[in-house]
Amino acid sequence: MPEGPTIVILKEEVQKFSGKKVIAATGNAKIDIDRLINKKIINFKSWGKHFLICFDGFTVRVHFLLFGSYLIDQDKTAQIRLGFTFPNGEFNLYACSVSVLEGDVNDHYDFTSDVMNPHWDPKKAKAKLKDVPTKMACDVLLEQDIFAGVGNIIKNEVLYRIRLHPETETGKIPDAKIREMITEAKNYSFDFLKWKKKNELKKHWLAHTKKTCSRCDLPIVKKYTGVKKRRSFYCENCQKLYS
DNA sequence: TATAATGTTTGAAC
DNA sequence: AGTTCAAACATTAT
Repeated sequence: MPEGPTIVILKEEVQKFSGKKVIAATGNAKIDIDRLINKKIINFKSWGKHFLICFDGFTVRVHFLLFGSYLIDQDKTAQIRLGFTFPNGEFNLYACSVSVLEGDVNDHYDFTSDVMNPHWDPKKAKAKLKDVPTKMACDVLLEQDIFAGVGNIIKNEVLYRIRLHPETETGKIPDAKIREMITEAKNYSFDFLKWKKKNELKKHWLAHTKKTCSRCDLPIVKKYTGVKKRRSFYCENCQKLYS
């Protein structure tokens, strides 16, 4: 379900509930659901893969993990984790992680580390990468403190685009290539957003789940790499391992 | 049908 | 004390 761009799409889809009062709220989320009733939603925000439902004085944080889903003006035969009824429709969340953040949401997040956010700051990302020279490229791209919103698909596509081997240690990567990594983390995320909206995300994958390299026609390697052990798809011929 | 997958947190074990 | 690891959560396409 997730990766940052998908949460941005969700945020757009629920805009009609922004400013609306919660008439009823249900679900099996382990939060005080009753406190949401009769309260107005100030707005919806996102930080990386976190979906944020902002009320006056607190925020409901939703994380979809791997299998979470949502429906607008529909329900399905699954337990509702958190469901809202508004004067103009309903919004149901399933199989997600739900928690409450007290106070101002801006005190909980640094929006400059979210690749999808207008305040995204590539310079900060560069500084953070300097601090983790022994971590592999495949791991640092998934670090939400550095690249909030980047998931495994984006990771694989970014590394393929910039021709960088997933197992390269960050400290060994030339400066220009580091800059490319940071630039493409954002660029591909916005391509992801554009293609996902058109329902043609998979069509554009060049590495993720692919069998052969579109550049050299040699096999794409599938390997669980790094400390995080997420699957990487890469071309050993085209993606350079700096050492 | 069994498996693996766009993810993260927690707590035990080393 | 730091790291490593499995477990837990729960859905769906292949």
